Amino acid sequence: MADDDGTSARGGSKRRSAAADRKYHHGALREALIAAAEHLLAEKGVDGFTLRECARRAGVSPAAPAHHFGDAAGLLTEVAIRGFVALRQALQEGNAHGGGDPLRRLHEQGLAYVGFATSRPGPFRLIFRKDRLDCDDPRLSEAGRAAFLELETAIRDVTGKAGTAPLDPPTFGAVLAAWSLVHGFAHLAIDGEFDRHAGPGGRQALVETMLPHVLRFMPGDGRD
Amino acid sequence: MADDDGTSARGGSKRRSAAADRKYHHGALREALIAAAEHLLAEKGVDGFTLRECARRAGVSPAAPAHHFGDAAGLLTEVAIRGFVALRQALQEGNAHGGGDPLRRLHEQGLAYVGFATSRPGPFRLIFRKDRLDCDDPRLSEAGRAAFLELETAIRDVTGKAGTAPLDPPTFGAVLAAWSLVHGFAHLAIDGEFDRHAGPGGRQALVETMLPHVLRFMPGDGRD
DNA sequence: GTCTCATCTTAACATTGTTCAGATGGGTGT
DNA sequence: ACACCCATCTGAACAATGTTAAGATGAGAC
Repeated sequence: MADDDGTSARGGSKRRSAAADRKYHHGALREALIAAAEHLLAEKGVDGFTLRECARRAGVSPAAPAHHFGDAAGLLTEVAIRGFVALRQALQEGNAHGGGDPLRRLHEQGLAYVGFATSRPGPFRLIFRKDRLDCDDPRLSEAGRAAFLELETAIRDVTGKAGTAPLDPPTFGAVLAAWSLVHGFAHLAIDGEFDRHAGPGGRQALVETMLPHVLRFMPGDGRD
Repeated sequence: MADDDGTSARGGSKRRSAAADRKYHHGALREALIAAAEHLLAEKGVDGFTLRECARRAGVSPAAPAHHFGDAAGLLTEVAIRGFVALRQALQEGNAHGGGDPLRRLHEQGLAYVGFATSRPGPFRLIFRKDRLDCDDPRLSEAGRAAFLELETAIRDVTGKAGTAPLDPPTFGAVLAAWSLVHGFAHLAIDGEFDRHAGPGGRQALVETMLPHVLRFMPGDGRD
């Protein structure tokens, strides 16, 4: 927003590279850094992420991010919050896609969870890398809680335990089991642990083929 | 082993710190570095691991490890191989503890998997961090395959599909589901994702309480 | 006893995150 | 219109890391 870049008072119209025409006061550096971080994350993953590279892409000095985010964890926390929001949205869309049947909704949420992880492994990995995040940020905790609640209410609907009352251990066990199942599958998939057994279609094909067979073991799907 | 440190030919008996009385030719540097790496991994985790700190603890220069392992990935790969061996051993012990009932054996393997992850998060995390390992090392692949086979045969026993013939998709799905369930639970546990819901007993207590409820959703446990 | 060569060190380089003193200029108050 | 303030950004510096190259060392073979 407020990107009045077209008619810069000074500097003329010589070069337009990101690092070339600095305006000293960037104007929207905070958003630019977040965008750069998201792209970098998508390209190189969490461990390939670098604060300096981020600053480079935004066309500012290595010290600039500190004024907006404190340190690298601060910037990554912002990206993680957006990751949680996107994950929650994906779960909600899966929910909506499930129609009126609670069991089908839970199933669709599982598909959405794994789909998010495989299509956006960068943010997915990031939100679980507490060592790179500022866990004291209440906005992060809240975003995570909100995403988790989608799954919990889905299980509540399946087991007929709606509301906000504390869940009994067996039902809470079902929540954790559902989460564990899709979380484990997602992680194993993006970590390449299935590549050993992949056929000609590669990892993606194997994941898509096997995921339905795996989701058969979701809580509520035949037992409770 | 073979630590003939007591009677050094030169240097007398002044200082005994690891870095103090170098002998230029360490004698067992390879093993010493692996040991240091394992300790460091247990203390700081994969991301806290540092090759230089390893060399420091072994009492050698930062460049010394390169002669034995090439680079950091080489050393970590050695540690990861031992991690796979230890994991497989844990699974086998769980298997043995399960007695003659295939279903109980699978259940015990699940307990062993999560137990390994929570009691030794360092190696557990490492073996899935392909970005830090030398994945071209055939010994690593083989060690991983061997560990995976423990789970596969456990499922084969449960479903009555013993042998080495390729598994049909539904049964292979059961293998992946079992793996995903314990893998996801283990990761969520050591990542602290359950801490939000932990009671006065802390994370460990919650894990121990909920794990049985989660393992109820293991393949074969009521459905197939 | 001499020589060879694996083993280890010293020194250096590029890269990273982070801090600090200062430069800059957009916006506010007058 | 003008001057000032302060959030914003730069430049330089520091400590730490992985890795490489050239040289020192000494254990074991001849």
